[in-house]
Amino acid sequence: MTTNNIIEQLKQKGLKVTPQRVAIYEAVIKLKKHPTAEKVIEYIKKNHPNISVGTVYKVLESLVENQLLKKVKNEKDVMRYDAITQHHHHLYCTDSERIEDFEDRELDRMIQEYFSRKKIKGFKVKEITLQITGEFKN
Amino acid sequence: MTTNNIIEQLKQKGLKVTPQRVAIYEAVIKLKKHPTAEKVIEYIKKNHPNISVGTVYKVLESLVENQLLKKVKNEKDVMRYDAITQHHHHLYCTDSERIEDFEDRELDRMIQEYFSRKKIKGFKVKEITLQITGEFKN
DNA sequence: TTCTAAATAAGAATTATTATCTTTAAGTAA
DNA sequence: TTACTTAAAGATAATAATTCTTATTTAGAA
Repeated sequence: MTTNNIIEQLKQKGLKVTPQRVAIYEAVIKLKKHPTAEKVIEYIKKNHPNISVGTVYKVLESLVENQLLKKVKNEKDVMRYDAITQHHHHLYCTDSERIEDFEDRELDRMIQEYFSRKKIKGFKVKEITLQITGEFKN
Repeated sequence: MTTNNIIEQLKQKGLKVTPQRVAIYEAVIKLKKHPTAEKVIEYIKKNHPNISVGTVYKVLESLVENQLLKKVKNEKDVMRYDAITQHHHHLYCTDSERIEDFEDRELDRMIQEYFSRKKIKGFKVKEITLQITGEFKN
């Protein structure tokens, strides 16, 4: 995603385009691997040495609210952020903090088909994400 | 689950049977709805007014290590705990902090079958849990 | 160019959780 | 039953992540 693209997206959401917002959004996209707020701060400080920690948290939060980012979390660590692209699942490593994306349209179709056939009583499903835990082989 | 049952389980895991451990384990089971450490403390204080916060955290942690409890977390709140029964998924409410269990053996079988057929490259799957987000219809 | 609301910076405050250190008590064996 | 050993509990300090507050700055509209 280009910087112009990022600016365009912020505008579309009615967010003021500030250098901080652009940098933070760009950082999450560039860093991939679901960075924590801390990783984002570390990365951004290179070009924006004076950026405030609170700003990073606030901007991340507002990008999530505006559906430009998503939060990801497993049971053992702090909040992480993920750029919204296509719907995907997450592979969590049992032995480390590693998290990877996993996309599988066929799987999605199968699950979607399953739940359109078999409703959950008293619950309206909006989204299903698989938390796949296991081990990365080397 | 009876108190004797709880005591038996602690013994089986080689954990000393203390009133605090029994109370904490019992609380998570009784409270259902995936209580936070705070909820557990609140509940336990009724019968154990002098229990220490650190103890609750420590005991919860050791019950998780000994696979008597599981941690559950979604993207918007603090750690929650869940008694281990059968394998199950979670229904997360988009509008509140509510989390419910969801069991479906047929679904599990279907997913298991899918992944035994279609491997994930470089990853050995151990467990798959669905994070189903949506709305509870009162 | 000026104006105004919204955003940022700085740092204090809060919250959840963990660590430390002393005291207590569970389980074992005499 | 009693005494012993060691793990567990209690109290509280420390830490880490995140949120809040207030003054200052700036993006975008007029």
